[in-house]
Amino acid sequence: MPADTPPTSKDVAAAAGVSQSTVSMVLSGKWPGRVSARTAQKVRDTAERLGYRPNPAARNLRLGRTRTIMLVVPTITAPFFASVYIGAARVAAEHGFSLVVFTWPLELDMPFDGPQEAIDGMLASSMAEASLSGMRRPVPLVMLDSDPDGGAPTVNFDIEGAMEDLTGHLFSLGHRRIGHLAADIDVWTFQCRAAALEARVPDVVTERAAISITDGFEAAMRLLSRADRPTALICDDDTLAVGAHKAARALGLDVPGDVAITGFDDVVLAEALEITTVRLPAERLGAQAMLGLLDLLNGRTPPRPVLPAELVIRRSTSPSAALTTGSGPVGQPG
Amino acid sequence: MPADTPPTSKDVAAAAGVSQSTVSMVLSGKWPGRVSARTAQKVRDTAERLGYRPNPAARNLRLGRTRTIMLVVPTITAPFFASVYIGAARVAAEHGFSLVVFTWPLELDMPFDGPQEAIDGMLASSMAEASLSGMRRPVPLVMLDSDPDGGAPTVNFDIEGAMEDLTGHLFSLGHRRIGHLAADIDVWTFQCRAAALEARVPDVVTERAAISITDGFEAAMRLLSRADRPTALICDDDTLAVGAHKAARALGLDVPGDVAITGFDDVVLAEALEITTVRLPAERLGAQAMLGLLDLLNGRTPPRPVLPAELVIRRSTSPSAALTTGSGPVGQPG
DNA sequence: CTGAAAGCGCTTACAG
DNA sequence: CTGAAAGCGCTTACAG
Repeated sequence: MPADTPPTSKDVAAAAGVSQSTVSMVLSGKWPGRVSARTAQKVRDTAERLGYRPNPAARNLRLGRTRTIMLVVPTITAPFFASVYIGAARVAAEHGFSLVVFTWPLELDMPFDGPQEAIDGMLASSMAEASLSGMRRPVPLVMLDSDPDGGAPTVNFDIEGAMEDLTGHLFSLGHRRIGHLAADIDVWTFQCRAAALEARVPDVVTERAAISITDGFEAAMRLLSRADRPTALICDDDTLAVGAHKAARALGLDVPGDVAITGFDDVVLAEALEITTVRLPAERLGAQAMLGLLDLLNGRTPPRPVLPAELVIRRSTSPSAALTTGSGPVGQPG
Repeated sequence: MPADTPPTSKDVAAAAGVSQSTVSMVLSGKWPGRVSARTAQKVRDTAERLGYRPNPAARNLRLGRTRTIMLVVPTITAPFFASVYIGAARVAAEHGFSLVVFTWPLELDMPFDGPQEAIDGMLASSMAEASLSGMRRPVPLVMLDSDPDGGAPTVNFDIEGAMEDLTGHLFSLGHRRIGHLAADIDVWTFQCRAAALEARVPDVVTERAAISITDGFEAAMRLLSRADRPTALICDDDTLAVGAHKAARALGLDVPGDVAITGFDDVVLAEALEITTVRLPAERLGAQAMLGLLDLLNGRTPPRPVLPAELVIRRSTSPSAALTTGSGPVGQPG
């Protein structure tokens, strides 16, 4: 065996004095009943001694599968998607799969023409299923935080229920003029927030912003400069809520005295600024989606879970600072 | 060609009426001078029509390389490492490589026994080179934000220079009693901060904390409860700085009036809370490291760049609120 | 209980 | 200018 090239199963076979097929049988764990225990032990020892690792490319070629799953997310820099990754990667690892991330629309600004690596399945979060074109063939797919009517199995949050809780909370504090600081992205998850909110607050006033602190700031400035200034801002995302928070301060408005502010996600930023938010369990989302994909790969029909989203009440909607002009019941336990 | 299996180069060859080798030549772009332009066009059209994509496993096996790089980071949920990934992935894509992330120590709590996928090279950030054991063979490696004396080429930040700027800034505001809120992780990047700080402030008082808001809060409480309370806290990381900020508020101390606070990284949290920090260009770090790895793969010796780290002065050390007891020059332009 | 052989889908000398 | 053939390192029928 040459020293500068990794050992192959052939090398192990030669060193152990057995055939290549025996090595393969033993190391894949399918040997009992077909190879003697003594031979098996000898093979394992030899493999260990030589530092043998099966060549993944050869195995993939032979088996026609890779035990690799691709996770497609709009961006990995957002903590939300990083958590989705963690959840999915954990479940994948528990089942001997590995997970690669593909960010798209990539900050690189390149078209998604399908994975260049060989994958057995795909998870895609918070995007339109139709945008995943260019696959060389249909790949088992689970969509996360996406339109449940898209064809692929989905894992979603109970946005309806969360919006019910959120508006109920604000109503109980006496809020009646509510503004919606909406994400300026045309995907299902945000359409869903808007629909659920408008169903409960028909006269909601809406401003749109790209998901960044500065854009959130400017859109919130517009909302808070209106003659009929909203007393509460429901933001589609914690980042927007931070921008709104800044805007309120810039206008000399007290939070929550003059204006209440809420977000979505519950990223660390919301915790740091004590912003009331709807906690979306991103890690669970990733884990559930991977479980569903494993179902799919095993020929089973995955469930389409809808994960509960918890309202986390913090200082930015503190009951103690509730509007005194409100007519609803005030101070119900959070 | 069966309908439910992806087309192979054999299928393309048959459909185009040429040999498999001609297909390969044409699609790899090595055909000029060896295949007629007309044949080449025919092959390309046929491949397009059939939706042919080369099988990566077969190509990898044949070529013995994968054009895949693995990035090893302690965690992907920290925005810093997400940015490192973005920078490295961009350069990788520009050179036809793909980048897979491996988080380690994984939240999964599993040992790093080398990548299960086949990789051509590795980037590892903010960890000890020695901890990367278990590789089946030496893999081309570039270390990021790590000990430059570890053997592998490195890409680092100018922590020394940053600490010079930072302490200079605090001195100029009149600060003399300085506390160090240090990350409780024994890796080079934090040892480096401590050494650089102690060289400039020999009587610095240090408390350690795990990198989280709550742990930072508690360690800061200890620092700020001392009889000789520091007038400035240098935190190893923005997250710790946020904890320190909370602690100051909890103790009724004004920031920066009673205590100045600084961080490292310049994540969005620092911007939102207006915390003075040392901006570490994470994306550039990732990009430079990937360029170095490409050098390595091409047999060249990569440079070992040291990236400048910029002091970003914000409200948490605002000159206008500088200590009035200070003896140094106050209010130098930021 | 063990081995010889086929074949996964590529790329690249080699032959013509 | 084009094709037939070898071989990358596996796994799995198949034969004994």
